[in-house]
Amino acid sequence: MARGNTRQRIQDVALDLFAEQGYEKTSLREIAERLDVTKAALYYHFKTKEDILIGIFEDLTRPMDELIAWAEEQPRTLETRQEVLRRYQEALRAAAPLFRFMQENQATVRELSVGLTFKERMLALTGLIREPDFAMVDQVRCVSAIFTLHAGAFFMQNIEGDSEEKHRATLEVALDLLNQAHGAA
Amino acid sequence: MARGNTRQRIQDVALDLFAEQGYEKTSLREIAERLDVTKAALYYHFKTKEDILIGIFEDLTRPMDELIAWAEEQPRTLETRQEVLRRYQEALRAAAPLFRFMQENQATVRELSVGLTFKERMLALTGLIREPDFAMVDQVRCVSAIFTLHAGAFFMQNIEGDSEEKHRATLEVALDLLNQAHGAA
Amino acid sequence: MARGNTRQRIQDVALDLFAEQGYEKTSLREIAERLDVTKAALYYHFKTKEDILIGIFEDLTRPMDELIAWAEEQPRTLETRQEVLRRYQEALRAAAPLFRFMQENQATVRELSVGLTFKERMLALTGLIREPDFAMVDQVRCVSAIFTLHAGAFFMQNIEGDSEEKHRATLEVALDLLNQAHGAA
Amino acid sequence: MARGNTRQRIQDVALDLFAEQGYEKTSLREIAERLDVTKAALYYHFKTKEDILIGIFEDLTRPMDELIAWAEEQPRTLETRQEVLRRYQEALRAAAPLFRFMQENQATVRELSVGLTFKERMLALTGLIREPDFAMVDQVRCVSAIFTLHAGAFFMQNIEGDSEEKHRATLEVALDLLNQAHGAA
DNA sequence: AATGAATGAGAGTTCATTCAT
DNA sequence: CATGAATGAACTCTCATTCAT
Repeated sequence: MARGNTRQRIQDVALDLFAEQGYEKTSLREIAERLDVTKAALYYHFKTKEDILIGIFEDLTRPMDELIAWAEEQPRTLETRQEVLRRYQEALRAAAPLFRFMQENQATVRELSVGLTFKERMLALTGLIREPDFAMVDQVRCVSAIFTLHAGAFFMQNIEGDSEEKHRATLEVALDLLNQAHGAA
Repeated sequence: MARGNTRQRIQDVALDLFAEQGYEKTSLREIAERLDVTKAALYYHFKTKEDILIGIFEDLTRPMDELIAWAEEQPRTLETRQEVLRRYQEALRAAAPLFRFMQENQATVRELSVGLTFKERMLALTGLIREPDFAMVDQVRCVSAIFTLHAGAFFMQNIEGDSEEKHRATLEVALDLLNQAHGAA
Repeated sequence: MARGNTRQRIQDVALDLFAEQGYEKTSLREIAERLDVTKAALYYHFKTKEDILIGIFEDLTRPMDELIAWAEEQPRTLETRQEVLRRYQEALRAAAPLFRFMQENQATVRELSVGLTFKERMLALTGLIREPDFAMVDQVRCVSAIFTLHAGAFFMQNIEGDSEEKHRATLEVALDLLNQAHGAA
Repeated sequence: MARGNTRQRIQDVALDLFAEQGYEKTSLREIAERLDVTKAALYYHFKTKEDILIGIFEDLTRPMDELIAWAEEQPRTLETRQEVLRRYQEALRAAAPLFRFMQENQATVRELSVGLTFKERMLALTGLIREPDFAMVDQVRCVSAIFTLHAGAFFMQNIEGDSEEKHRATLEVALDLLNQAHGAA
């Protein structure tokens, strides 16, 4: 019966359901039922269904936006880029459900007025990592480094092995790709 | 007024719209209007909305399933795996809209009785590529090789450069990852 | 593959389904599927769905209508009435599925342009059996005699016992009621 | 604009229409229009169309179920049975529209998950009235007693005469049949 | 801070029916 | 004698949203 945190609880439950079933397939009725309130109560806290999602995004994409903003102010060196990968992996880890949701519901999220889309953020990120005058093969390596982190965050769950070990191995491969790209230059 | 090909036309239009807007957000009314037939006509050709999607899947995932089936009968050698990567890249290219749809609508597709899901196919594929007793870092490399092909197929479109060149570079990086994984053993 | 009897086969299958599920809940698709023809084929033989039902009725209610017509020309004696009960029981037996259908779908049949309704025929029949200047109690007995035959035809199936024996007992009770009504006068 | 009784008003209007036109032929649009609300309003009060019917049944078949329950605890004597007939006639009278609906829509009701069906209740009732080791002719008399009450309730309306008088006469004939069945033993 | 009652729009689906072939 | 393809109207049902209380 904690009070005053209903807004937060709505977002938590909503993200769970959105991630599990998708945004469109999740109805406000469902969210309300899980919270044991009425649908109308949701409208006290959020103006629309989309607003619930926007609220979630704002809380959870901030780390990623901050990372992009930070990187944009750093020198475009290998060291910076290594640090970007490290920080990005942490961001993925911290907001795993949201990232999973964003990846699995791109088609939906694309239409929403939710600021930058997943793809746009990804473009910004890869733009920071890769160097336009690298050979194409090395640009691919840079992009691949990012996707490797994603694979590590979302797909590697399905593969047996210690979670921490997979985490470290993933980062190692990503850094390796980055280093190869830079080494070739 | 071409006749006899309505079924195919429905699938084509549907895939376009599904890919563009997502499965749930695309209504049968929309599909019907674009084809200039009534909703009921769709039901002459498909039993349900889901059936339309299933029809599309059956046509387009066959290459991927055949690839998996083929690979399962080959010796688990580096050469086989290289060939898997090559063929997979071709499959991705041939059924690009569907793969894009699958990736961007995983949340939706997951609930559909559409045979193997995207994830299951991916698991099968990575299962063929990686060797369970490799070091974790090399297993990640194998998985990453597959994801690199995906990145090449879907994400690299957003990066300037000649299409064929990107295609070759993508394959090169993927093969490279595979070779590194095997070289380490 | 008998030919030329398709019309009859449609009626047979339709009556089966109508009796089992009701008229409204039985679709032409269902009828067609059971016959392994297309819906359109039904329209070669019958102008509308209602026409199928009308066709069935015409074939099967004729005995009942003939019985009423016959009785109307007979003297209004006890003997005539006994004979009416006997013949009615035979009619019920001969067209059991139709009568069952009529009883269980009165609400539907009532709206159809199917000549006299079940209720109207029943009224005609009881009008022949009862004498308006009998005491009310004896009029009830006459009506009850008819309903007893119905009970025998439709409800007594659910009670264990030899079918022929139930048949005879039913008639006996009905005749008994009739006799009591007349005896009291 | 009376409020708070919408649920009840829906059931009332629905039963009227169901009885008049049958369950299937009555659309929610019709019910809603007659109440001057939208279709969606019906769904605020009932989960499905069937639920409306179930609600009606629960309210109105309770007397019949209570009667059966009561009778099952009484000694299986003639007196009990006489009382069953008396009470059943009252139950029929109290829930006349529902009983009429049940009789005229058996085909529909049979498929609904509406607890015991009409037929099952009838079987329970006749099971209480008749004695399995009676002669068949006397078992028929017992069943006929029940059907006589039905005839009295639904069919006798069509016959001229004072309503109360018909009511009494109907009960008398039913009791008579019961007594004859027991007297013969 | 939240509810009860309702709405308007639209969804997917089914049906009887038509007609050129 | 029958089919393949299609339609128009209706259906049940769900959803996001509103608002007086």
